[in-house]
Amino acid sequence: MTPRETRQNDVLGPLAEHVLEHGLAAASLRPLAAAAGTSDRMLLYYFGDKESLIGAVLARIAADMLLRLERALPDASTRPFASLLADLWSAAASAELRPYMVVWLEAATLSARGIEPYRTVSSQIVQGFLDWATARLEEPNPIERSKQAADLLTRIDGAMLMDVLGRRDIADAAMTSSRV
Amino acid sequence: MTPRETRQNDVLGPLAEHVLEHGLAAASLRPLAAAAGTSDRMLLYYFGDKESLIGAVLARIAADMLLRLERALPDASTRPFASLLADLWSAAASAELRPYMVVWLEAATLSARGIEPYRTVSSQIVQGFLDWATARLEEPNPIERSKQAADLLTRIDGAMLMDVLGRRDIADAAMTSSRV
DNA sequence: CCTCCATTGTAGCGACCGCTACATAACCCT
DNA sequence: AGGGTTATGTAGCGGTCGCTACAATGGAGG
Repeated sequence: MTPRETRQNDVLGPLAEHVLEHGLAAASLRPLAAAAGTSDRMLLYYFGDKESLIGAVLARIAADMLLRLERALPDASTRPFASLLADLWSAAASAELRPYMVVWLEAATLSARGIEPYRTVSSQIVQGFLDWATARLEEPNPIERSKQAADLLTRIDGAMLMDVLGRRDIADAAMTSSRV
Repeated sequence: MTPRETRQNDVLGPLAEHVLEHGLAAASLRPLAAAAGTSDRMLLYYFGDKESLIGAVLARIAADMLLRLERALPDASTRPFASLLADLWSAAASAELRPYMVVWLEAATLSARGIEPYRTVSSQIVQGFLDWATARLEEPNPIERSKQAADLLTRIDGAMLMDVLGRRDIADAAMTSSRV
């Protein structure tokens, strides 16, 4: 590992923390540098430009999120849809994971306009979550299983959107609807 | 109507069009003014400050969206959950309504950080949609009906998020999952 | 006609943005 | 010890942001 890569790693933690707390819209070079105890000049020296920097921070945040998700749902065996959905939702809405979901929503809407690096990172996150969920569903039919994974991702994100709007009541109601 | 209110109305159409095309992140005064054939100076004269301007533009966009939704789903009678969900989704994902949904997602994530006027407008839009859906569901039990409306909103927004990420396949799969 | 006030144009302020030129400091290799 | 590369600080560039001071215009009312 080159020294520059070492410094990148040292600095990524505080950078991710800052983004998780203040969001991507507030992630300009000077505040980020201050949070990491360095200067904008050095951040660009380490990462080349802001696009690469944000890409690295988002990758770190995504990896952290998956790690925390594993820890929150440690059962490695496959499970029925409803059970996985319920536990996934209570994990995603927890104080620990919520900041990650908020940043995820922000990155997703930036990706919607095709802006890099959000576009690339977002599609990797989606695929990662889809694989994660597919591996945990007990449905035997693979086509139906991937449909259930898609349903899971869609409903967690929708519920999360309600939650960040201050309407967790809507998200909870949606989770307990009988869906006739 | 005072002359100033008249000018506000004249200018709101082009402003909304610009926001629908380029998003809220690109909605700074000078480009907005150019799109409306006036100057940043005059936009502030009409609306006071940028917060009020964006609030008015979002209100206009939300009203337009509801209007187009009414036109896309003209059946005024109540309907079962699954039927309303399917038609709502195909309407929301249509070329006509998609730009509105994209702006809606952007406003929602901005609202997540508590920024005005997004916070206020977003909660009005959520409530408006919730009422709209509740009035169209045939479920007799009011508690269950409001749960179904919450489910509807959650799933449409989740599916829309997948769609704007370039993964309409996920959204469509979620809509056709058997949800065991 | 002339005055007053609403409207509009011009110009620019101060702050922040990403990024860079330049000079210095620190370190490695022989 | 000295030379060359690497790392860091200082300062500032050109641009955009929301917003405003100031002056000119124009139309309505006395």
